[in-house]
Amino acid sequence: MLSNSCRYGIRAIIYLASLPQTKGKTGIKQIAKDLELPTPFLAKILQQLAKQKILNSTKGPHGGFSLLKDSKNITLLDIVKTIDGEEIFTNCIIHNETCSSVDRSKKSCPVHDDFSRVRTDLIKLFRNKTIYDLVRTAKSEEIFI
Amino acid sequence: MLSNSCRYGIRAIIYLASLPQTKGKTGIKQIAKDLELPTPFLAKILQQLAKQKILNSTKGPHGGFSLLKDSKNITLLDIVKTIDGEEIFTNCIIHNETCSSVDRSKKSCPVHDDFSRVRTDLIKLFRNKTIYDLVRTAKSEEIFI
DNA sequence: AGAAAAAAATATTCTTATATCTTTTTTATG
DNA sequence: CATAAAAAAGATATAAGAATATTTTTTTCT
Ligand code: FES
Ligand code: FES
Repeated sequence: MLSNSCRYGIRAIIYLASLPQTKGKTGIKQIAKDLELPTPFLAKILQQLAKQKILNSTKGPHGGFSLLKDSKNITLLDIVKTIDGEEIFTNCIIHNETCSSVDRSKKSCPVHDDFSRVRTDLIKLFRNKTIYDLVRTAKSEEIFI
Repeated sequence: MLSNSCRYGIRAIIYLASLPQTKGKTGIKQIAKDLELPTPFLAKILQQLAKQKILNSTKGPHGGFSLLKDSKNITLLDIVKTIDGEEIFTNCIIHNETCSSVDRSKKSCPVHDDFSRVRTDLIKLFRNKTIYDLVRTAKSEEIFI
């Protein structure tokens, strides 16, 4: 459903947001090690997120990554859009094209009506869920980032 | 969300089910042409479905494919399982692993509670939707297979 | 039996996602 | 200023999915 890149990015952001406020930058090696992700691959992903002004990155000694935006203002949708794009939310479930609810000039497919309902719920979830929410959840329960 | 293979398979089955009862076998070239899909690639997919006893295939002159099961007894889930497997229904949304609701020994991820609800609806849709339903929908409206 | 039609099986190519490696740029610090 | 630390950028490798091409087997029809 989501690409590896996207899932890694989401986890890295949750990880960064869950660190104590006092902590400044965190190096890519540290992040990759704690989340058990391939270091150079994760670096590429964080670079994309930095370009989108979601993360802050600084080079040089003591450099690393930190959140640029307030975790209350980062939604799952923001991250997915940055990394995978929004095709998963706009494409038809059985055709290689835009769903008729996005492009009104298109005919619907036979699964459209039922699927749109589920997809709407999915979009709501991604749009409304902030990183802040997720960190709070993770801290309140026995949760695995 | 679904692979090309899987979507092609679903469309081919809807197509076969929508043909008049009187029609016997339909050749792969005909199917691929009408659905505008790559012929040899579609052949591979239909072979898989034939192995799963969803389709019937016969070689030789006038050979081709037809439904083996009654369209009321083929669900979307049957096709997805055959072609993509059920990982999309059992994997965690942000980890490369089984979701905690499938493997109870695992900890949940922070998105789990909300995501499971949506996923449950999705599974219900795939499990309950038969090819017969889809063909009926397609015939009642201006629909694109 | 022999020829032709059609799917099955096999092998090969193409593309993209995933992952790694190397070099360059930036920056803090002695 | 020189050095080292760290990310950025670019190039390369690997694997999987997607697609095509080729050969083999099966079946029908003459
Ligand atoms: S047209 Fe197929 S899901 Fe909307
Ligand atoms: S554990 Fe992540 S979705 Fe269930």
